[in-house]
Amino acid sequence: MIKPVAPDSEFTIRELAQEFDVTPRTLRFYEQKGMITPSRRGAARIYSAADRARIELILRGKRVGFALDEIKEILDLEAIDRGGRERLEPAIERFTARIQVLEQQREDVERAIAELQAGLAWMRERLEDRTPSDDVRRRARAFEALAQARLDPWSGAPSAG
Amino acid sequence: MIKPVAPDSEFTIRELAQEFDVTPRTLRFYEQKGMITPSRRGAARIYSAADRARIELILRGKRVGFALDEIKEILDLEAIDRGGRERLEPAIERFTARIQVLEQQREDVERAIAELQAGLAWMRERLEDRTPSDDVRRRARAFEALAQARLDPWSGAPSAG
DNA sequence: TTTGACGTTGACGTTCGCGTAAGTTTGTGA
DNA sequence: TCACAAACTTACGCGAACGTCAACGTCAAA
Repeated sequence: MIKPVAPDSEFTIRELAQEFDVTPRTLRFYEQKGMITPSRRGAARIYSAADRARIELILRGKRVGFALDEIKEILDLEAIDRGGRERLEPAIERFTARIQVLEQQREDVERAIAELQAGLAWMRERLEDRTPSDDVRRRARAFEALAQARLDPWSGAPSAG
Repeated sequence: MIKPVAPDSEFTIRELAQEFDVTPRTLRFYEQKGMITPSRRGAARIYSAADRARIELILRGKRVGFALDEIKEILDLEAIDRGGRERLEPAIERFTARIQVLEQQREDVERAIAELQAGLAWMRERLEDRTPSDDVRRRARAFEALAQARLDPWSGAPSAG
């Protein structure tokens, strides 16, 4: 799944920053946190294909809501592995827990997509200056419920009557 | 999709805080940002079923990485709607863009799940003190590549040779 | 009436993920 | 050799999303 580049490729900080749409500062920051360890040519950083793969994973992790420290833990898998069996078990538990969080999140993402699409349909119908169709209304019911939370206090429905 | 509670239900700040596993401070903060407007009994906040639904959406939005201001925009859909056609079109574009981000994210989440599961399988085999099977190795290839990024600098592979 | 749980409003503190100078060093072409 | 861009280190700053007091009000039970 990692983009195919020659395994002996080398990259400058600027190249990778541009490719992944981050600033050089960001990559130095990740290095400072111990998440990547590019080699040096003099003082200048040289990134390998493996460094590049790590950066990909870091950014992917970020997009799904992991904190950098959590991503670091994932990246340090083999460090855990080499650290003896006592560290393996708690790590396994944390990984398992994270997977559950991610599965919850997958559901959240799909709901969010559905909700935004419902809102979108609603807005598009408004744009065409017609009152929303029954079909759109049905799919946008969540939004209507939410809208009421905003409208009711002003339109006066105090004691549930 | 919103949890079924009687539409005339009322909640205290602590009830909802407990239910959603946030602190009361958090709910007051959302209110201060104009995302929820619970009514008052004296000075105390009373949350309606609709308020509760909004809180659900806020937290769901957070879990998928939306900033509070973005969530507020979603919650203010009908405000946008009532604000005239000029505000509708840019809003539609932002919504569309967000949906694309979410779809990207759905892919990221599934990759992350797969990677964590691969890592998990790897660790479990280590636990049983056998060398990972070929099958696990195949699925964990991404991890191996990442591991090399850490190991190579120490094991000495300086000029790509 | 006092206790104690629960609630309120400020206001300042904290963590995360970088941004942004400021000043220095390094490498490359004219 | 000079100039200039690009990279480097150091360090302070910032916005988001709350946490954490402090100081006070309120209401039911003892």
